[in-house]
Amino acid sequence: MPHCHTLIAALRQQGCRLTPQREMIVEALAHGGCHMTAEEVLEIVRQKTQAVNITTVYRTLDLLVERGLATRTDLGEGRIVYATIRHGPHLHLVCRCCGRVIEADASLLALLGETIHDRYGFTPQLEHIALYGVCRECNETRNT
Amino acid sequence: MPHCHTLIAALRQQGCRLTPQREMIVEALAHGGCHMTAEEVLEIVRQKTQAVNITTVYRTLDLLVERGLATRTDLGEGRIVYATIRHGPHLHLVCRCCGRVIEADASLLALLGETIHDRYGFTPQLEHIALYGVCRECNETRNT
DNA sequence: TTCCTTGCAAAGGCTTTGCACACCG
DNA sequence: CGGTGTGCAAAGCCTTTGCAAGGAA
Repeated sequence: MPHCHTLIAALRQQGCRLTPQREMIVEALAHGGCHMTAEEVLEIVRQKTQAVNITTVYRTLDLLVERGLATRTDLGEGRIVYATIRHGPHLHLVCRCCGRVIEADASLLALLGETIHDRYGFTPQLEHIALYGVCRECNETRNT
Repeated sequence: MPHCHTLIAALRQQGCRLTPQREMIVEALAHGGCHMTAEEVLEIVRQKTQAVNITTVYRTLDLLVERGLATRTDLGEGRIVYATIRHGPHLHLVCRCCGRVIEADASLLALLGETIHDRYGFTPQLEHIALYGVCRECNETRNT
């Protein structure tokens, strides 16, 4: 897991203390997919030890986001997900039917971002956004 | 306020009972902008009477959404906003700095929607979506 | 030793639910 | 009158905060 070592080194460089909890949380996040909730991170860590509290998970994830090492995306409907920066920009396609999350290429948004900037003077943060809709499978099920 | 009469008529047609509370809530939503929280709807209704409860506002707004007369958009960060269907499709540009919400033309998204559909088989619901970023004013303030 | 981190419990904010009473149709 | 709608209070859910104890450096 070379990536999580990078993150841990970065934390140390920034003057943050390294604790077993932080290491495990970073490792869990680095192992996981592109969108993990705090609860999911905790579950993975709990496979190793019970000695981590959900509060610490939240605090560590926030720390990573503050330090620019992770991103936080609000998928709406109470779902807040985190990912390490290694998981580059992407677009979350969230199915309202089955809850599945598809990761799409964020470059699809580049043109949109420019247009919005030109027209409204608004600079959208398009690194990790979520769009709701219905996935292929659910669409097919519906029409059956 | 012809629009709220249409909505009220539609509710009645669908077999819903008309109460003073429902009428006032519908009227408030129709008067308001394109993104009102339940709390904001309540405030407007309260200018007329104290005899409405936030619970009823939530229930009525949910009713309108169920019946297809209003939309519900989760702007993230706990902000859920409602609008009547008369407020056609639009894009919410939410400033992370000042919280301001700019309404943009939803047609900007049409091409994106098609591309996503073709490439991922995912049908995005682009009627009322939210994008986060920084507005022109906050950008200028930052650079001063 | 210093003071950053952690865990626990409790608070917070927003939304939903249970239940008895009210009132529309 | 029957059954839907309302208000109140309380519960739920996820996240944050306060505070004392623990442990990294």
